[in-house]
Amino acid sequence: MQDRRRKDTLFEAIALMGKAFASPRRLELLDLLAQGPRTVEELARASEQSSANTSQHLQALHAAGVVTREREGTSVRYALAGEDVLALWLALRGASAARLAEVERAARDYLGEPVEAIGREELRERLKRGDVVLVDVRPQEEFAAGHIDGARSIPLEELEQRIAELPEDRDIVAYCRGPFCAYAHEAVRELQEAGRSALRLEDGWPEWRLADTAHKRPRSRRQAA
Amino acid sequence: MQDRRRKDTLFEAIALMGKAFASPRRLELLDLLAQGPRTVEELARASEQSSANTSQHLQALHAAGVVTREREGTSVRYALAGEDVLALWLALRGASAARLAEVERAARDYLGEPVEAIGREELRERLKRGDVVLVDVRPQEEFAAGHIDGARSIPLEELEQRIAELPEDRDIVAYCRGPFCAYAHEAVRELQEAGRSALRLEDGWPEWRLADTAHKRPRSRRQAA
DNA sequence: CAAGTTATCAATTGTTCTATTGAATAGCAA
DNA sequence: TTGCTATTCAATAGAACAATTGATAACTTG
Repeated sequence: MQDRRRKDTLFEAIALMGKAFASPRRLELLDLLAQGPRTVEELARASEQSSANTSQHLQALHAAGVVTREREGTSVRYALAGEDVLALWLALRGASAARLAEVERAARDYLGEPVEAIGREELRERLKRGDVVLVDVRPQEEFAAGHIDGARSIPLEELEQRIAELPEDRDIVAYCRGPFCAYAHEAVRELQEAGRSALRLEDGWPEWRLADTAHKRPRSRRQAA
Repeated sequence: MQDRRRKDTLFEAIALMGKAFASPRRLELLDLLAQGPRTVEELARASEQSSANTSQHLQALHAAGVVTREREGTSVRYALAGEDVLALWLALRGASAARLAEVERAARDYLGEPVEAIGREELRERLKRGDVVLVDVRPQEEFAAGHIDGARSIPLEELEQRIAELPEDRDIVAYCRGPFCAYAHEAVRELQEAGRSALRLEDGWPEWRLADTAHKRPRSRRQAA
């Protein structure tokens, strides 16, 4: 049957992209790229693997169409290929967290005791009411590259010394790179230890940005072609 | 470093689900399940592979948390585990179609010459105006299991004989299982050959249903936990 | 031009995944 | 019980993949 072979080819082609999401190392690279463009070396350092290895995985991701690359002087800067890819990665991460006990266990193991969290919508409302102070606890460069409107930057490392900068009469909401990033968890614990009322944003900066742009042009649902 | 090992475990856990999407056969099964629950045998027949093979892939999908199974008399009925999984599959399919030339080529090869299509929103408006007649060209059972409000069922096989049932003064929109399903394409060609003004819905039933339920409760974006 | 980065290539080894086959199990019907 | 059917298990061989290492290419800077 001719049709069968053609259908097979079609699914094989889709699986090319699926395979990109089948390796833990590549997922970690994607997660890093969800924060913004990065060079090979930055990615290698952040994921604690050889740059040869990093480069190979990045090439696999490139072949699968999920990242773009761009020469920049002596280095090469990789980035997610588009918002649809970001949405895809977030959907995978979300579904796996919702359906796989392994993910929940591993997340708890890595992040420690769960801390209280609030969702995007609730934060948006409370920000409008001026009800909370929002703190971005990522490294400064990442804040500079983009952050939630109305947030102030206090990198986790400096939090202990700068805790006095924060008002005592309002709830403090900390956020970082995403639900599986340890910074906000750590920040909330530190703040609570210092007697402040603190909680973390459920998501991080990439999720916020995606929801924001999706909100601004609700026409284009990010689905099938 | 302790943290490194924990982070690795976390990404390994997420990759468990990623691997589910790395095999063409499994993707085909997912695509079939996107239409609705099916038994092993039905799936084996539809995907033209041995039921032993089908069963093994289904078990892999089950282990990855993307499908549920349920004993039903002498057979076992599998289904997608939830709307988030459906959304994930559609996102992958969409992104791969948008970014991989291979997919586009394979799709064109399988579906033949592209036929004119309209999007969900436009169809919704034209349906409201009573401007078009909407035809579901899937097999009758699938129509019975669920269809777009206002559609009439004319399985592709019967279309040629029943073409007179369709009004001549309005555009005819055909839809089927999705953008990569050949039925609607074929139907439009047949209708045009008969002198009618016909086009196809860009997506199919699963996409419509998902958009519908997402529309009804826009609060719950289907993302990360 | 020479030295020093940064990224990629190539070859290797060990592991994991896939499809196939034939046998085994579980439920149903006579 | 004895078939009968639908599904799953188990074992295999072959293919694809991952991490490692050392070498290479491209580009920058002195």
